Amino acid sequence: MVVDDRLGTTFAALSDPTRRAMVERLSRGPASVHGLTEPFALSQQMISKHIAYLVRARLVTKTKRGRESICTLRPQAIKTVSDWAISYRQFWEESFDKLDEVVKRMKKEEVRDDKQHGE
Amino acid sequence: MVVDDRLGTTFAALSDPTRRAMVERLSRGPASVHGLTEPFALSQQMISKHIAYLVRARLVTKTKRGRESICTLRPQAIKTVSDWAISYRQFWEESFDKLDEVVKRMKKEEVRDDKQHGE
DNA sequence: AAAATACACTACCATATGGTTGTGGATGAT
DNA sequence: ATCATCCACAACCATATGGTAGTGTATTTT
Repeated sequence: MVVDDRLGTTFAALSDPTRRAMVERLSRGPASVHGLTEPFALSQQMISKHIAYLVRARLVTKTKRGRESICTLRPQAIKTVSDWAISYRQFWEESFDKLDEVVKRMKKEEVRDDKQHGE
Repeated sequence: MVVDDRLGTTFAALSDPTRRAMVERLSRGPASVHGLTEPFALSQQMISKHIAYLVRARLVTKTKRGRESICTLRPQAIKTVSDWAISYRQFWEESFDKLDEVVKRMKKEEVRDDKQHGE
């Protein structure tokens, strides 16, 4: 990554299925590193690494509580992704509209064909 | 990437600023490889590589037309990203609501403090 | 105090990716 | 026919990342 490409860092963090699963897990409430390790059949070190990526992408915050580190999902970062995608909404809706038009035109052609068959 | 992690491939493709810029460019209409090379001060080979990633992520389709390759943005893939993010909408809205509550509570405290000051 | 738990840090390896350079193959223009 | 244009393919390098193994440290439990 060039220099502080925030959105890029976020997308990179979300490109891994383990990390997306972690995000899903954390969307249902905070969890300790240990808690995040259990469901994944991965080493604690690897989980810590993945968490580090999520933290770097500002998708997660980590706070010490005794000997545990509690991970919390940050809503803002995910909203950023949503906002990015939604900025193309007009594009894809136009595209789908055009597709609809094509479909409608094809149906008209069919109707015409039917009429021709009928006449 | 493990095996055919489609959403992961999409996120990975979008993690690069050059590729996101290409997506932005293509959202305003199809373009040739040459057309995509011009604005980016990158070698044609590199642009072709980037396009290959976008194609692999099904974000772009490429069709030969004479000696040119025309690249077209596919709306579906971007909608997939949007759908993923929106599936967490409830999470972040709840979070922001909680934040609102905290803010409101703090304001109430302030009011109480004011009263105490007043009495 | 001793043992167990939760986590971090380091070193190491294989692979994917960003990027360059060089080249070759079609297609279009002259 | 020749030359320029558009693009793909291959080799190469540096770095980031996924993953493992080993160890150290602080906190809890006993």
